This record gives sequence, structure tokens and C-alpha cells, in this order.
Amino acid sequence: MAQSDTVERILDAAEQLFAEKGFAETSLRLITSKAGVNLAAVNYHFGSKKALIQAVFVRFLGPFVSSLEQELDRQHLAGNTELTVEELLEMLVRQALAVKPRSGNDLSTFMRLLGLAFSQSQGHLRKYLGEVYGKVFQRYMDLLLKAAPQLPPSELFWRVHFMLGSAAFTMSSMKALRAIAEAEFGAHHGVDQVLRLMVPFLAAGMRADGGASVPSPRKGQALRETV
Amino acid sequence: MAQSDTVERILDAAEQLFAEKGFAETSLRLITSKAGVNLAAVNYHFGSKKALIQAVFVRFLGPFVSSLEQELDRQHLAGNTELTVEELLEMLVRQALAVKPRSGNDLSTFMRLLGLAFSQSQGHLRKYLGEVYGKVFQRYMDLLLKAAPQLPPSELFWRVHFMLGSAAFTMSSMKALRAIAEAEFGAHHGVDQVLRLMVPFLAAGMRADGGASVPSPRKGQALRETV
DNA sequence: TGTACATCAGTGAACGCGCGTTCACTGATGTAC
DNA sequence: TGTACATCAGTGAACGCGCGTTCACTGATGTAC
Repeated sequence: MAQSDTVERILDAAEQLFAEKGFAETSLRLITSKAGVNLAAVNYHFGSKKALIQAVFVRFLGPFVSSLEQELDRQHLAGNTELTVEELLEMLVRQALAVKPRSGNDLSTFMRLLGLAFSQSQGHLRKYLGEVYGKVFQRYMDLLLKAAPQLPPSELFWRVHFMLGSAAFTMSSMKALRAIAEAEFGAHHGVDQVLRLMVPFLAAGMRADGGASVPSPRKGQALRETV
Repeated sequence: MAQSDTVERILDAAEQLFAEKGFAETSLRLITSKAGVNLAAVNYHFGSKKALIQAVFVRFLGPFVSSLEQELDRQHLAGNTELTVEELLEMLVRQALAVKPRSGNDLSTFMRLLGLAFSQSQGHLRKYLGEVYGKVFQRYMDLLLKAAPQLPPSELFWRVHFMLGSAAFTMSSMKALRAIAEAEFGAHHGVDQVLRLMVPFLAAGMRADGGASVPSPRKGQALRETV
């Protein structure tokens, strides 16, 4: 009867529940009962809860990263070695939207998982993702560095993490925030629209003149330097 | 012998451990053994773990918020009703640094707790903080709205959360990021310096031209609108 | 074609553990008479 | 001044619970001869 679909069922249930509740708050009992499989099946197929978490991430990050990699190759072959910050950010948004239709899960699940990957302090996960996807990340960083050449690398480093923070936080709170936005302003933004709203915000931030590292005398008002 | 210091001991230990490990990952046994008090003392003095979490936040947010409120009053009385985005952000940084010296805890504990308050999905906590500090938040938001009048309110809403995300994420990962930055660039930024690096980044983001909401034909390239 | 064995996905029940919480109790201090 | 009682911070041990993991087992399928 060929391989059964138990593994996929577990991954589907785990992905959705992790996105909803986080890792620690999602028990194997909840996952397996939602998936309609035996409790012991998780440890049988994956070995441990940690390994299941990693498997969930590999399944949804894999396509995204290889799609991104292909796009980077394409730009490289086309000779576009000097992309703007906006173009680089748009690229990420486009890949996220393109990968979306997998197995009927919605974009916000993808987004929230991405946010969780950074904000929940799963040390093993961060390390693992670094090992597997570090190279693509570095490649993207290099392009970003080229797009903002006026910045010293250490300040660029911090700004990348400011960006990452915006994205991860917004994604992981997207559902709640969209509800508030709708109640308050009657405006219902789709997940993809919110992503696009982020682009000009982040791009302008990346492009801004340096802060403390480049003590430009442009402004009369002195930023009090500490230590 | 007057009131003993058990309550303070518990709060000190809890604050530090929550900042290090998060809420769910910090057990009452760990807190009470670090504080050198009996396990049952937490439930005796606070009633429950949830109530302890709230108490920790009240103790460290209270001074910060009232300090911020005073500063807002001062600016209002001085007739400065039109502060720039930079000035508003600097104000936050200044309050955070001013409140710092309480009971010898360091700034990064404060920062990390602030980040956790938003990123850990403690529903009861978010609701509670909203009730207690919602008014000051609204007042600050109004000033921000004045400082960026070109934006429609719904887009401002999103941008505020982009900012919040940058700050919360950076704060909650500050320790790890500083270590990386030091290893990679030899640059050791103090916590306060990182906060100041955020100011120009966030201010530029807030000031950027609108994205989808204001479909300005400024750029030839069309942002594909979805739905 | 039939039998013996190996493989392997899946199962049901139990294990030990750490958790937040509860409860009866202690012992010091303050108050009433 | 002395005694009885109330108050209250703090204690030690246990409670029940849900957790991830383990283990002996089942039953279907594939393979060797």
C-alpha cells in the first residue's frame, strides 16, 4: 500500500499548532490527536519533539530558500549585481508569496513560524537553521551591504537585525494586529499587503544616515555619546 | 523586625530569570531557590505564577512609564507640541536609560523583559499592560501621528508595530547579538549605544513615503496590488 | 505454490519527572483584658 | 505584669496533572528457498 501518510499528517498538524501556540505550549498529545495518529508515532518517526520541530522547519523553509537561491542566481546571471535595498526586500516578499500555496496552508502560518523561529529561544533550532541556511543568508547579506555602501559593516549588522525584528515580530503578531487594525480603522489588510507595507519602511531605515558610528556633524543637535 | 524582604527577593530573582529564560521556562522552584526562600512563598505572597509575572512587570514598568509621563507633561507645558520623530524616539531611549539604575539590575534585563512582554504570548499579560498603560501609550501615539502627518492612520498603525518589533526583537536578542557583533567586527556596543543606533533607523522608516495605501505614481515600477 | 522468516509502520499502556498549587502546621509579634 | 488569643510571614511535604519518552507487542507486507 506504499508509504502511509502518517508522517505528513503529523507535520501538517504540528506546523499549524506550532504556528498557533508556539513550541513549548504545543504538546505531542495535542499534535497526534489533531493528526489522528498514535502518540508514540512522533517518537517512532522523528525520534523526539526537538527533531519534529526541525523537520517542520525544513519542510517549509526548504522550498523558500531554494526559491530564493534560484532568484539570486537569476539576478546574478542577468548581470544585476547592484540591486537596490527596495529590490532586495521585494525579492524576499515575492519568494514568500510564491512558496505559499503548499498544501493549502495559508501565508500567515508560514509567516508566524518564521517569526517564531527567531523569537522563541529554541537554541538548537537557531543553530540548526544557521548551519543549513547560513550560506544563502550570507549571500543575501553581501548584496544588502552593496546596496547600502555608506554604512560601516558593524552598523549594517545591527540594522539587518532591526529589519529582522520588524519582520519577525510583525509576522508572529500578525493575526492579532490585523484584527485590531480592522476594528480600529475598518481597513482589512491581507497578509501580503502588510508585507508590502514593510518594504518602504525598512528600506528607508536601511538607507538612513548613520547614527553614532558615523558622527556626522550634519545636525546641530548632538546625540549624547555614551562611554 | 518590620516587613521582611522575602517579596523583594522573589521579585529580584524572578525578574532576572524571566529575562534570561522566558516565562514558561522559568519554574517557581528555580525562582525560589535562587531567591533563597521557600517554594510556597510565591503562592503565599502573590497567589499564582501569573500574578508574579504581572508583579514583576508592574515594578519595572511603573517607574519607566511615570517618568515618560512626566517628560510628556514637561514638553506639553513648554509648548513643544510638535516634536519630531527623532525627538520622540530619543525621549523613549532617555527614559529607559534614566530608569536603569534601580537595584543594581542592568539595562539589558530591562530591555529583554520589555521584549518578552510582547513576544511571549502571555495573553493575560498583554491585556493587563494594555489596561494599565494604555493611556500613556495612546498619548505617545498621538504625538507620533502629529510627527508623521503625511501617513494615513492605518499605515501609521502598522509602522508603529514595525518599530515595536525592531525594538522588542533587538532587545530580547541583544545579548547574543552583541556577542556576535564583537566576535565579527571587534566592535563592542553598549546596550545604550545600540538603542541610539536604532533611532535614525526607525525615524527614517517612520518618515518614508507611503507604500500601498498611498498609490503614488512616483515609481515606474508597479507594486503588484493583491486583492 | 507454500512455508518460514525479516522488516517495519503503527499501537496501547505505562514510566518517571517536573510542574504549579495546596494544606496543615510553626513560631514570632501584636493586642485585649 | 501576666495570660489568652489573633494575626501573619513563612515552612515542609504532599497532591494531582500533563509532559516526553519507552517498551513490548501486533499485524501487514516483502523476500528466500
